[in-house]
Amino acid sequence: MTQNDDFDLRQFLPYLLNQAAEISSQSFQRIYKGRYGMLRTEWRVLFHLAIYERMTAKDICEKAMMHKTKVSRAVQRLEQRRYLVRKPDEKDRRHEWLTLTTQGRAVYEDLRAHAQQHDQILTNKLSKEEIIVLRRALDALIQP
Amino acid sequence: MTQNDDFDLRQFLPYLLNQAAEISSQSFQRIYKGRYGMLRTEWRVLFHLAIYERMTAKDICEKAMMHKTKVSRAVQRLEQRRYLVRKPDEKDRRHEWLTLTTQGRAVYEDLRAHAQQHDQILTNKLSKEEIIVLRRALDALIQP
DNA sequence: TGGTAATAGTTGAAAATGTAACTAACAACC
DNA sequence: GGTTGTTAGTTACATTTTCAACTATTACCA
Repeated sequence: MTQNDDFDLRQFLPYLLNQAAEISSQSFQRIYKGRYGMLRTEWRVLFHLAIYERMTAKDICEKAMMHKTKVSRAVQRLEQRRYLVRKPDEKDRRHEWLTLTTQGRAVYEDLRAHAQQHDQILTNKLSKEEIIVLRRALDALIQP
Repeated sequence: MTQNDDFDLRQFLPYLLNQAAEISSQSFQRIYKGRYGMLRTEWRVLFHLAIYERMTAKDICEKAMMHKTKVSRAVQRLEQRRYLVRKPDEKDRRHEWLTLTTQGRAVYEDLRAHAQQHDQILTNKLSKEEIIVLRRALDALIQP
């Protein structure tokens, strides 16, 4: 098993980004999955609702860049657990406004604390300058 | 839908990394899926075999940080398409040595050209310095 | 040597995701 | 006002992934 080719997989950005993303998510996943049996889609929706207070599923799709079926299913499960409630828009009943319950907000607060702690561990592996450049570079890649 | 909380999701590294990873993989996915009907797991195994010439499934698991069932199934499908062959180790018949066929190597060459082109498009969005720091930072995050 | 443990890899069932077709509500145009 | 088009969100089905149990082979060690 000796390297043979001049192409370096570890320089290929989609590959590198994926590994970094997966590894950096793992320990946080243990938290939300272990404590609340949640999925990645679910904590994302939860966090968005906590941060933006009141959104439709469509809003979440756009902000989180998630497909509407993913959001739809995450909302269903969060509703079942009483972490959020839906309220149809009076003027346009195609829209549903989503807001967290007290319980949902409590779960968020708990997870947020862990997220921040987790982020701290990750950023400790990097210098201040690296962090700034990393965030800027990732943002540039995300922009269309 | 107005921001309410002091926690900034877009600063949370696992989230940011995931979005960057997903978006940056999309256009390459269209290539390997469109031209060869391949999955992410499959091009990864293919690339590893092209680069390292001769590996066992276990080797691939470690290098690519993929679970053994993913690798097992990817190998099965690549074998069905005659992109690789298996040869059991003489001395320890639990191991199987995997190598690409001529056809598999041709597919790799084609995909590699696209990968490099794709990588070029991505890195064009960044300055030289950003690319260097980005790669270094991602490597640091991947290290255990 | 024989019995237990460890390793490489596979398989089956359950869970999650992706895709496309669907419903319900509204808009726009004639 | 009725037809057609659009939009928000859901559902059904196929594809993938995950998890745990499994087979086959080798290693360890009394």
